[in-house]
Amino acid sequence: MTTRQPNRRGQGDQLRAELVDAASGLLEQVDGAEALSLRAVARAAGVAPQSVYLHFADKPALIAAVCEARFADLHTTLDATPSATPRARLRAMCLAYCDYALANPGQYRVLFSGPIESPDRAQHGVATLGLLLDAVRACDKPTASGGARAIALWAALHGIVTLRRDRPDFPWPPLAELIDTLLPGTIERRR
Amino acid sequence: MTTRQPNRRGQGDQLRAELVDAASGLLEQVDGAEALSLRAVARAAGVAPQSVYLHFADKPALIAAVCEARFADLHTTLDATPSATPRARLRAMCLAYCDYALANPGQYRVLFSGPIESPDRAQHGVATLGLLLDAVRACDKPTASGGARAIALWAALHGIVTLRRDRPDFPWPPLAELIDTLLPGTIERRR
DNA sequence: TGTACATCAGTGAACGCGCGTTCACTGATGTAC
DNA sequence: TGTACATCAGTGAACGCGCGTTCACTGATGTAC
Repeated sequence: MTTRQPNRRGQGDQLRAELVDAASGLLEQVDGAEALSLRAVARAAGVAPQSVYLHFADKPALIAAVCEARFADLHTTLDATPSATPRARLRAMCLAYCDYALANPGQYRVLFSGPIESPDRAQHGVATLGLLLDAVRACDKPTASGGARAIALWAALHGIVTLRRDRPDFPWPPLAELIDTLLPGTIERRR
Repeated sequence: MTTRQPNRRGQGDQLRAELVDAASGLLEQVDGAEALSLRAVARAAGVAPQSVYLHFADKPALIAAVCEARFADLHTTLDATPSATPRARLRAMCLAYCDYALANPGQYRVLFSGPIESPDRAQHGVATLGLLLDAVRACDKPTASGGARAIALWAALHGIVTLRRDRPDFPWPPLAELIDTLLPGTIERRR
């Protein structure tokens, strides 16, 4: 579509990054990775469909690369959350998680809703959850393990952002109110 | 595929129900309504592709009919929840909601994850949420409104069932543990 | 300095596929007279 | 009681489309000698 000069010799890998970017962008205009076509990605990058195969074995491999890049983003964002107190950090992390997901709904979908194409991707998901788990643990007495509570929190955040994404016409209360309703159960032992 | 006799005169509507059933079944083998093909539904019903058009204007109309039927199921299931005490009823309703979603993951997806094809469908969703809202209110002091808390609960349940569906290899704690972690915040005023 | 050659980044053209949808048709069944 | 006809439930065949993927090719750029 766009006219495009071939990269200089040795700079061939640049197209790889451009394809990952193009795919990430298109994921915001389409319902899930299955609905994203490799040909559309090539068009968006200004390149012939076959050129995708210079850098990716097939369509799942391209999607996997997108996931890797986007997981890295999310991880960095969560890790950068400020930390006045453990509870403030946990709450800020929840908000950051939701903000990321709501700002990049199509990309978030491919991270946590689509089928898993590679073991790497499962790994990334677990690592991201690890950040949340540590933040929950930091609020507990040293003996508490917090595993199930962190998972419950993760699932709750996931539900909030996916429902908001998929049912935008619903009269949603403010994000912080939802989080503050659900958060307390996850940082104290249940009565 | 299946050999099939034409319905008797006057019984033409039977095919409509068979198509809705076939589509519902196929939704369990496919990733979302967009990935379900009208031709596959016709094949499963043992009928030519064009026969679908005897009962539905197009593919979205078929999906809308599936939603209507499945929303009715879910509503009935939730409404039939036993009610020893308000809190017991709320908890049982949460479990019933999750059980339904986990038993029929593909159909649940089309109710709450896909794009909305008809205003009817939004209506159904709101009605189902109404059951949950009433159950939350029944646990409160008479003055409390409970709207945002019921929505938070709904979102949390949604997150639990969709993540479990989409990441089945993750080491999930028992469903009841997740629910019991998140439920308390929704039935008491926050500290 | 000149030139033959290897390599790199990418394209032209085509493949077979399943899809949603449309048009014209069929054959059995009930109904009017 | 017989028969012409309307209606009903469905099909045969085809349309144009975008898709993932493959094969053979091109033209510019750097390198060896």
